[in-house]
Amino acid sequence: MSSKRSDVDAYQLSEQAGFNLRRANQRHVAIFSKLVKGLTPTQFAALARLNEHGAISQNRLGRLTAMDSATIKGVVERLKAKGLVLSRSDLKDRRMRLVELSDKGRSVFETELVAALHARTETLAPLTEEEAKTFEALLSKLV
Amino acid sequence: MSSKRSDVDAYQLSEQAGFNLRRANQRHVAIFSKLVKGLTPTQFAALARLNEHGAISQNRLGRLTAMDSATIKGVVERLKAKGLVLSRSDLKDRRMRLVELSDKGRSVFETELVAALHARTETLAPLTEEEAKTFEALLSKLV
DNA sequence: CCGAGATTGCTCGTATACAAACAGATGTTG
DNA sequence: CAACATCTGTTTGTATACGAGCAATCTCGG
Repeated sequence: MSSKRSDVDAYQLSEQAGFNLRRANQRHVAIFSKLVKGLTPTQFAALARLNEHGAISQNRLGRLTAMDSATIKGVVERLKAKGLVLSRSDLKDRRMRLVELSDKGRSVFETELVAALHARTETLAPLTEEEAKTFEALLSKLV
Repeated sequence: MSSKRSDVDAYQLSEQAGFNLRRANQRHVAIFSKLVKGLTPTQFAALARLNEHGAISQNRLGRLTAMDSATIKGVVERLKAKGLVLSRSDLKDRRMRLVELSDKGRSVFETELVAALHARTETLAPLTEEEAKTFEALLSKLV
């Protein structure tokens, strides 16, 4: 199933939604890293979910933050190393590893929240208020 | 610089543009991987740029595909291993490593182009034609 | 109660992604 | 032309991201 010459020549990577999705994400990560010191976007996402849900299993935290079990394991490991989360095994279900915010983790989350919101603002800065609203609405349909 | 309690409680990760940008990108990568066999989105992007530009230096290819020199090195390495690109050193500038499509690389690119376009379509499928146009236009301002 | 199936978390392997430090080649400029 | 800056590609280390395969545990139907 090959393509016509004209298709091949007309294909412009820069116009591809997938490529631009990747670049927009790269840009957001860069902005976030600049504004939020000491936490990656994924680590911050994990703290946010723990703040929302309290003590939950590691895999559930992974699902809530869109990370598979292998990825969330590493994230939790690094958050534990920073003293931002605690984990303990569940007495009812001995498979489970309950994860929750430490006092320090809660404090760091609350402190960095402002910077995280600034990161969102700066990421969307090339758009007008109206456009940003539209963009976020459409984006939420693509997740 | 901490946050008010109300801010902390009101923060909803799922509504954050950055988080959704990451998830939308994950979804696109998954769709692309399902439809385009044997090539990652980044590998395909590199082939597309080489198809557009002919023989170019490895770092320049990296800039055209939004990868730093460490990342593009690995991508080119794997494309070489698959026999899709060739690389040789430039005689004029002995620092440079010129990279170009092999015949097989060009053929694979042309073959997979259709699937890549389908991936874009499926990624944007939750949107109407009109919304997709709007989304792509706004997205292109955020790269 | 028992065995099939599901779930939890782990490990390994591969592929981006990027910061930082490096050596070698090229360029620029006083 | 020599000093310096810049650019090339490489390497190392860290952090997602995910497929695949694994053992331990739980659930549920019979």
